[in-house]
Amino acid sequence: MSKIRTRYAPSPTGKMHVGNLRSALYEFLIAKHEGGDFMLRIEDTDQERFVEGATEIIYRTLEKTGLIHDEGPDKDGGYGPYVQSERMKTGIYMKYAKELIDKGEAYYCFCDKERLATLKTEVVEGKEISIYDKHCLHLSKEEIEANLAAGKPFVIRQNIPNEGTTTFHDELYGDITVENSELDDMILIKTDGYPTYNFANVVDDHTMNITHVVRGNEYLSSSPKYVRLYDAFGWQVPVYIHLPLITDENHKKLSKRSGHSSFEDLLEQGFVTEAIVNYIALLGWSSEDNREIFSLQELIECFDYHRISKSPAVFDIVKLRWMNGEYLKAMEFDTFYEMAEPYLKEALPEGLDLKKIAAMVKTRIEVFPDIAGQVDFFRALPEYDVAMYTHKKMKTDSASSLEVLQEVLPILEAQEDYSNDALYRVLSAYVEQKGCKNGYVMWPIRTAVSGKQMTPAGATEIMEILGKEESLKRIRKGIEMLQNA
RNA sequence: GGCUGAUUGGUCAAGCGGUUAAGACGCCGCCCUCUCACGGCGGAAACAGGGGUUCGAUUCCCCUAUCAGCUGCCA
Repeated sequence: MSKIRTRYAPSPTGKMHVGNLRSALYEFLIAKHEGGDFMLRIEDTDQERFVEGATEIIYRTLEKTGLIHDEGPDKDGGYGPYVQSERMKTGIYMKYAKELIDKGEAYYCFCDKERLATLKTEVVEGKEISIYDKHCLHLSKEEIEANLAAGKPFVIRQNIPNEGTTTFHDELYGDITVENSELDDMILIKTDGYPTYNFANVVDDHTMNITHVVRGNEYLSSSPKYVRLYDAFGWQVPVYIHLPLITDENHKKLSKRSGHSSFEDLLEQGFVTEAIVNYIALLGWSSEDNREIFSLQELIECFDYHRISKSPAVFDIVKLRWMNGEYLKAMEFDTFYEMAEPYLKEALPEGLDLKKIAAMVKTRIEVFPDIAGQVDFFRALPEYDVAMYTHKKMKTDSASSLEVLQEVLPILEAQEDYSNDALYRVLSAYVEQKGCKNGYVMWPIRTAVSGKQMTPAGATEIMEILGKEESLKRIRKGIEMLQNA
């Protein structure tokens, strides 16, 4: 069996959508799992939709996610992508289109917009539905020559018979058959000389020796047309693998408006690349052994495309957050710190021990922006209600808290060593002497120094960070509040 | 409208004729605990509906419903 070759063939029209990224990922994995090659081809035949810089986004995203392609024109010591507009300069598409004309599988069409408009027969949901009537198929050789010589604009259309059926095979969906009469004579070459996606795609996939065509589900119903093209050329039809759609929480096609739909958006929201890749790998695929956490390398080893599912999947940001949290927890501390530092600096005043705070927060956040809400009280004691001192389980209330804080204040004032361990020792001694539960004294202290219901660390750790002066200040404030309550 | 496809808990998702219908996220409870989180344990929660085929259907076939995609000189 020959080597598997797949390709990712995006059109440069904007951001890298997670659906697109998943296609790239699966295409990469299908090839790599079998030791095959993965190619990148930019499909920029639509000059109107071309977005400046979009190619660079695609390039950067693939690089960052590790989906590195195996061949292409030289670029910066590596491989650049294949670009259709570049390939077009060689005249390759026109050459193949003419070959089809010679075979009677395609024909020139000189119909203008006005004539086409007369074909419109039906309007459904605001869209006009029409099927081309093969008008120009019946032009005589002389008429065609004359039109061409006169420089009349033309397109080249695929010639599909009105009789019979066409069947193609998809690895996941099985055999799919459609009536030929349902198939329009699609345009292969546009008036501007560019090939349509439909045509360029087939020509390129064949000339690039792509063995497995992996693409979105939206092509499923038009695939018979592509198969007819391969057959018309006498080319071997590739293996088709159509991927299920990814939708938003409302089961609608993921749109830019969803807010979390592009790779770049997700990075901005504080997700790490590996978690994003891992999560989208699971959107439409599952491993045999039920595992969920995979590095790219592990995905390559485990990815069996036969296990790709057929039904659409909802992009669940909540689960992505969970998975991102898993990656943060598993991350080496130094790496975590490096990534968390900007967020910590943003949220905290100068002079605090950022590393200690980072360690506190590491198992408590899912994405980096969560940090701010966790550590805000270090900067300034928030306004809080004395009701917070009452905790059923700790068996504390305003009165007990006041008593504890008043008793503990002189101890803490006398204490010089404000390290976590020393503070804990001193307070434990107090707890023992008082004969109460740990929480009975820790809860009011923690509340006083943080002013929050929940904190990323216990009372003594917080005091260590805050230092003696600030800690005492906050405790005195607490006493004052409780006295006035 | 036509065509094509899909349909297992809220979400992802195992299952490929016989199962107490896995697991994960989320949710709830308990334990751990200087709060929360982490970790551990447990719980609620699903085969879209109707016909067949079969000794037996979540699994196979048909119909209906719902959703999606296509129906562009967009990809």
